[in-house]
Amino acid sequence: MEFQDPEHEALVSVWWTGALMKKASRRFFKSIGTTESEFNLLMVIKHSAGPLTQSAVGRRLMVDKSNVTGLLDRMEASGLIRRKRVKGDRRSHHVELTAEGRRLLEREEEAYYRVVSQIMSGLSGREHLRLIDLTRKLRAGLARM
Amino acid sequence: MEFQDPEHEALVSVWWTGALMKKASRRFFKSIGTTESEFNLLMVIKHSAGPLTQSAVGRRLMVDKSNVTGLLDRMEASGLIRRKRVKGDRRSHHVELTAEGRRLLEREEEAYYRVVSQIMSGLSGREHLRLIDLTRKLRAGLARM
DNA sequence: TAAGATTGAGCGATCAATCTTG
DNA sequence: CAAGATTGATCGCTCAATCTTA
Repeated sequence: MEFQDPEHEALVSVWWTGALMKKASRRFFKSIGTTESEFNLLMVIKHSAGPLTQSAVGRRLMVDKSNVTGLLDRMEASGLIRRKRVKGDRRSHHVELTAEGRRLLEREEEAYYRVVSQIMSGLSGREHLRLIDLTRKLRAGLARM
Repeated sequence: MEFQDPEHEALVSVWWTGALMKKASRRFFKSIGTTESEFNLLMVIKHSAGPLTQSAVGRRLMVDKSNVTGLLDRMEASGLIRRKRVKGDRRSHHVELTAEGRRLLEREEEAYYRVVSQIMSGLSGREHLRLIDLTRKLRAGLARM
């Protein structure tokens, strides 16, 4: 294949791949009865060393804290997480998984890793590493803006 | 660097790169007074061989046609595009650039290609080609879902 | 029936503004 | 004043439903 502007072509290619991943993830998570945001939030809570405040969750997910509020409202209503007052700082809430949230996440993780494997199986181990390296460089370029 | 699950790591890396590109593009387009969606729409119209209906625009941008309606409403209000009845099919509208839309896009394209260069300049020509190839394979994996 | 376009509900994201607490 | 959390406005996206025309 020939490209007259590989620089631009590469950026567009990553762009559309990201967009397609977004669409695919929406469909996938819908098929298992959840959303990407809920799954990511459960993952962040579960795999955190210590308890996280809402703001901290937002920083990990790289979204505004205002975004976390509504998400937690819905998830608290479905019994997946719980807000807990923080002793010593009455402004803050820690976010905790409920037993149900933890149980649900474990089932979801199985399906998740299966589909990740399916998606990535067309690339070799070496190619996985290359992709990690190249996207890291691209992120460095983004940071340079 | 060491990864215990390069397959997953690679997918996550592309994922976050896409998310960061989205954020960066929002900031960039805001700084030049527009949005990613408006820019992409203008680009699609300008670089199309023939006139496009609203549905066709949606397909090119890979978004639902319902999404195009509101976008065109706003852009028509700002005088950038124009809806034109299609002769012979009273259901359809063609989307055309106004002189103002065309003028605006030309200025935006300059800034756009400058920033693309800036972002991608940390990668070599060979790496650009590799990135194109690897993301193509990843998209094939997504299609396999 | 089907295709082009629109509308409305819901989720997700940003930003600005506000309230409470530090 | 600053930081944690919430609210409201706006935009983008999806999906389902509807209207008109083919």
